[in-house]
Order: sequence, then C-alpha cells, then structure tokens
Amino acid sequence: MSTTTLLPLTDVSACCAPLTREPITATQAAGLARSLKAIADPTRLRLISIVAASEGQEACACDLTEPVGLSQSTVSHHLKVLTDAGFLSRRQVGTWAHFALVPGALDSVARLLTTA
Amino acid sequence: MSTTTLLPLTDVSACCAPLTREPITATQAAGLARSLKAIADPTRLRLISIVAASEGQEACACDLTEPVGLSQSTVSHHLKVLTDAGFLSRRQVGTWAHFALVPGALDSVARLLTTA
DNA sequence: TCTCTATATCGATCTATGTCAATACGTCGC
DNA sequence: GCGACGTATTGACATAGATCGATATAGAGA
Repeated sequence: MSTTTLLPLTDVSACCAPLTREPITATQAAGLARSLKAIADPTRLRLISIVAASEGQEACACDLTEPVGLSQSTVSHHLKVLTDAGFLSRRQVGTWAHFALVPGALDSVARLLTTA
Repeated sequence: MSTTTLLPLTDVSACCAPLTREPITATQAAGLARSLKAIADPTRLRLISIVAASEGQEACACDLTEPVGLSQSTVSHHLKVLTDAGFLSRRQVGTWAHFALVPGALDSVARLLTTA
C-alpha cells in the first residue's frame, strides 16, 4: 500500500450532487469512503484539530507526538495517511517537518454530507 | 457488542466548537470518529444515498439488497450499523422494515467538519 | 396450525488497520 | 566526515471489520 498517489479529495469534490440528492455510483461511494476513512480515527481527528488550532494552521511534527500520547512512528504514520488523503500538506524545514491544513479539504467533504 | 444503546450524534452535536477552532479532547475525538466510521464505508454511503433519494426519504429493506449487490445478511448488518449510529431510523411495517434518514444527522457531522 | 416470506442473528473467514520496537534516512553542528 | 537528532519506513502483532452461508425469528395468509 502506502505510495498510492491519488487525489481523493479532488475526485470527491468533482462529484457535484450531494449524497442525498440522488443515488451515488459505486465509484463515487468508494472515493468518499476513502476520504472519510482517513478522518474516521480519533488520533487523526486530534492531529487535525491540533494542527488547525496552531499558528497559521501549521504545526511541527515534533509538537504532535506528545499531545496524542502515542509513539513517534505511529504519529508519523497517521500524518502520512492524512497527507495522502489530501487533508494535510507537508513542508520540510531542515530536519523538521511542518504539517498544515489543506484549505477547503475538510469543507469539501462536509459539503457532500450536507443535505440542505 | 451490538446492542450498544449510545447516542453518538447527540454527543457529537453537543460539542460546539468545530474541529478546527481549538484542539478537541480525546473523548470528543472518539465520539466523532465513531460517527465517521459508520459512514466511512462505500456500501453504507450507497445505502444512505438510496434511502435519501427515495420517496419521503424512506425505503424498504427489500429494495436495498439488489442495488448494492451484496448478500441480504450483509446489507442487514450495514443497516444496523447506520441505525445504531443514528443516521437511519427503522420502522416496522408488517414483515417489512422501512429505513429513513434521520433529519439533521448527516448535517451535524458535516457542521463539525466545516472550518468556516 | 402450517407454510411462506422478509429480516435479523450467528459463526467463520479473510482483510484492513492501529500500534509499537527497531531500523533506516537525512539534516545539522562540530 | 562524524555523531546527534528529527522523521520516515519496515516488520510483526493484535484487533476490528466486511462478507458470506446457515440458521433463527417473526409476521401474513391459507
């Protein structure tokens, strides 16, 4: 797995009709499910939340391990999942890795779930 | 497992601050993750979509098995997951089971993901 | 009551995933 | 170049979850 260079969020937002307008296709469902799976984890939600609440909606990886109370490798894995899914972006600054919220990524998912 | 009488969506919507305002607690993250896990599945998204697009946003279970192309027991299981999570409601009509969208359930999740 | 039909539950299996320890990779300062 | 440090990757393990066939349950009708 891992290096799947896919742009799930792009696909998802390309689909225009909200979930509740008309039956979605299997392909659309798979795409949206992939995005939702990426954020359907307590740790990843907390990571997103911490990043989002940081200065400039960006945080160093070194500041993310301690708050969630998991090992460094596990946090790194979660950050990769979120980055691959298009919710976070990664910026390398010397030895440090900075993660930032991708603007609109969460919103495009939220929009698909909105019935109104 | 199974008969866990919990009201995840109520808990979730009780939490007011959106995900990106300030770091959410582990408990809040767990609750939201549980709701998201319930809809982070292609089949369940399709079931929701079919129900939502039906007359009165309600559909008979008998009409849900064929469209998703899975066994009856699997579809029944998915419907139970969605019902337990508070996204669908179940109404018994004789032998038939009718499932309907719970108004506002998807929206309350969507609202938590919205950054604006 | 008996049977048919619709739905739910059970048991089993296979896959996906969260987690960690250990290790590899890359960058910085000396 | 070398060692220290931050991060990513690998391998292993345990648990959760998706799926199915078989069975149980329950209501409808004859």
